Amino acid sequence: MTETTADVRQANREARVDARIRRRRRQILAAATTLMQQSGFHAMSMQSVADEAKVSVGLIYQYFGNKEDLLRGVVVDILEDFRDEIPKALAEAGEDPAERLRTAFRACCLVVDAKRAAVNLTYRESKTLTLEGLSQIMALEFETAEPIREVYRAGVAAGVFQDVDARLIAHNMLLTAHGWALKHWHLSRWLTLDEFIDQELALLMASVRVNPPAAASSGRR
Amino acid sequence: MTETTADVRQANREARVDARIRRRRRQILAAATTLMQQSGFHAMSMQSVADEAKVSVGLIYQYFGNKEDLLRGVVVDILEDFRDEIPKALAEAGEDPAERLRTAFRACCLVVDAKRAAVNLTYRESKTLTLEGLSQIMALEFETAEPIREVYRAGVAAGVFQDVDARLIAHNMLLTAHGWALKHWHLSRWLTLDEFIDQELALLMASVRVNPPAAASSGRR
Amino acid sequence: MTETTADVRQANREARVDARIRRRRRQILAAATTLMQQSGFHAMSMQSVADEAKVSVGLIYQYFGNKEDLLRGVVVDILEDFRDEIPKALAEAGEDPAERLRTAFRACCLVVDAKRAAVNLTYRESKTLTLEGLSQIMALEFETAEPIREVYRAGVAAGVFQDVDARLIAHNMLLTAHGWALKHWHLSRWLTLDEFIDQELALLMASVRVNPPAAASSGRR
Amino acid sequence: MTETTADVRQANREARVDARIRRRRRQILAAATTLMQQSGFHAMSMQSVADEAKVSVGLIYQYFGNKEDLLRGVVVDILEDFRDEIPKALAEAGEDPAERLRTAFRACCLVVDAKRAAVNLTYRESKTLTLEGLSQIMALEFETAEPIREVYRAGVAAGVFQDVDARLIAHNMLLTAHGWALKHWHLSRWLTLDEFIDQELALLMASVRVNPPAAASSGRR
DNA sequence: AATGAATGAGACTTCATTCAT
DNA sequence: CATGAATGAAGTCTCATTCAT
Repeated sequence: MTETTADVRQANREARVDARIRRRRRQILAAATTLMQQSGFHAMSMQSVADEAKVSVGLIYQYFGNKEDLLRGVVVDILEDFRDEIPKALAEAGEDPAERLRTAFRACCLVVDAKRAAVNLTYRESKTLTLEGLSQIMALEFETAEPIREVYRAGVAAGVFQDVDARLIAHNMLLTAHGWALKHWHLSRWLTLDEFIDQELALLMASVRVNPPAAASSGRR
Repeated sequence: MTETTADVRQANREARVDARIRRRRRQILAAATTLMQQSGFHAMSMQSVADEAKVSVGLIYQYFGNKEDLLRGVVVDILEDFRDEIPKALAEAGEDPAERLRTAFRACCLVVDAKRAAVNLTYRESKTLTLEGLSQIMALEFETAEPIREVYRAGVAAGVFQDVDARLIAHNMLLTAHGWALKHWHLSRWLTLDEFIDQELALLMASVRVNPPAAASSGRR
Repeated sequence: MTETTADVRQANREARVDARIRRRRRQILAAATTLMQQSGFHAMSMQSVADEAKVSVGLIYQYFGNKEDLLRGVVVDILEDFRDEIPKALAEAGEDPAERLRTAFRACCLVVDAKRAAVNLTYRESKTLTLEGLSQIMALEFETAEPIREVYRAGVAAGVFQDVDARLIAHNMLLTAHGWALKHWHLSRWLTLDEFIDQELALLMASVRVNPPAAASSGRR
Repeated sequence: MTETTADVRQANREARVDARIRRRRRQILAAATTLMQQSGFHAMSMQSVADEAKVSVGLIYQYFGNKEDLLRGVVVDILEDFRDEIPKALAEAGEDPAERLRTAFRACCLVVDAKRAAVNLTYRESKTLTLEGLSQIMALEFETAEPIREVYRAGVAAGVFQDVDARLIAHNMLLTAHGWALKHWHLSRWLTLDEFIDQELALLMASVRVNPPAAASSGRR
């Protein structure tokens, strides 16, 4: 009996400890993300992170070994978000490969638009990381692209898409989506997000569709 | 008469002075470019630039007001290079719009490949600049894209390309070319530069060509 | 009556408490000693002491007011050890003053050799203490030398040793023994501990013996 | 002609530069020595050194790579002083080995007395150095002892001193002299420097002299 | 024109100490 | 009694920038 009680208490405490640890990490990462997006990794001082997160400098070092760890945390966080969004969108898409590809691209663009600063951050600061951090990043980027590659391969198998290397298609789609963040100052002058998505999708679908207007053209006659 | 002689001397001296100034600037910018490409703007110290350029730190401050000026100089230098390469390539291309578009893209990719580090640098460090520097950069990027836009518009006018916004097409082409530098660690694993160019060109042309395929055209006849 | 029972219980509890306190102190001091000998007072963090002693940082502060107290505890511990060793050795020595002096020196050297790191520690860190700690140390050192002084004085009284200030002799003997730790890197290259003791003893005895070669000199004639 | 003038100018400048460098090093080392003697290496902050030396922190780092370099500089400086003093004293001593040995010891003690704080510093902080610094120190200590060893060996060769290992004798003499600094709080309570030297010398000579009181003892009878 | 010695603010990081649990 | 999360002062070191020469 007492053992059970003790166990429960122990479990409770561990749960609370865990919760606090997670809360702290989130709190610090959020602050760091904000500051890095505003002015970059190097312009961000650990003191400013502490202030923004309303904790002490020392505490940051209990959750992140050093400043670079913080950067890695931020970038990984962002990339994990990205990685998870596309499958989520695809889960609600239908079966038609073309429709699924469009859905994937649209999802990408929406996430990019929602986190423009974050996307720019990953391009700016990824090279700041050490080799170890870098490979973690690359692995995450690879994972992110995987669902898109799958969709495309399915389309090729179904005879709907040209037999082009799915890796290249996925790369192009992601880069195009990122472009909305990377060159937002330019694109947003004459395109809304929806227009951007539609027009890019039109080009994309045109480039991968099999026999685009083969039957169509004959049908047109 | 004596005045004329003096004037000539004066002019000579000024020319020499000018030449030296230009030489110094080049010397310093070259050093800064090397170092920034190796390890980024923040990791580069003014002392290291001085050492690399074989001048004193003090001298750098006579040619560039401060460290950020140096960054702007480097980025502008790179972008000017880019801006000049595409017209050069187009000058030797024929008249056929499709051929000209292919030439433009190929030129972009070749330059990007030759200066991968420089391309990455511009993506990494552009945001480090102040507003003033930033708009100079944006103007240069805009100029760079102009010839491509021209080529595309010509193609549209000739009925060879779909009537899509030339600005978007140019943006896509440049971004795709930049992608070769931005994701080189990924792409180069399974593509040579030539394969990359060919495959991207195939997709590009498929997406913009009017009456894409054989059947259609024969059907029209 | 009940009071008596309560008193006994109380006494028992106090004893247990006392035992625990002593155990804790030993535990912590042992950890601190290890770490200080390895890398000095300043390089030792309270956290590392806690880890080594398998307790929490907070607990250390319940047994030692602050880090310097810990240092004092360690140094005092070491010096008390030293102080107790010489009387112990002398207790088993005979009555002959010369023999007793040799025994004392040999004991010193053996202890020094056994605790080389500790000896070095006291020389390194004694000055780190505040005045209060320092005088405690000095008192202990004085006590340590006392038995040697006694032995020497007895020898002088017995007409066996020169009438030199016993304090100086004791100082020399202790310093010589400490020398084995202080310059171990040098001495141990060409001397074993036994050789060191024998040779130093030869010199020592030669310097203090009355009529050293009485017979010898007469023999020479 | 002009070349000569230029050469002279150049040489002058170099000389001035050299002089400044030496002056700066001395200035900084002096400040560091003062502070270290007062309160030890760890208690000394680089800022306090800068303040004491009336220079900026940054400048210290142009003359000494890091704080430890400064420590090494200080300790080496002190030891070099020591190394040079004994030969200087011996140069003016006569030929008699016993007299020379006394002179050497007296010189040691005088230097130690003049630089008590410095001697204590070397004992306290030597272990703080890295291996490289440490071996430099050990080499210097070895050099310091060499003249004493020479004197002793000469005495042994002349049949004046007992045939004891000169290395041990030199070690003992130096350690004894250092003792005046290491235990000054104790010794100075009942001995002046001169008394200390005389009494230690008496013991020393008694321990190494061949046939110490040969004639004396027989004469006494 | 050119040098590079000198400055000093500011960055990252550590760690003794406290206190709520 | 015991824990260890949290604090924040203080330390070392770097580096953009200036200025006397």
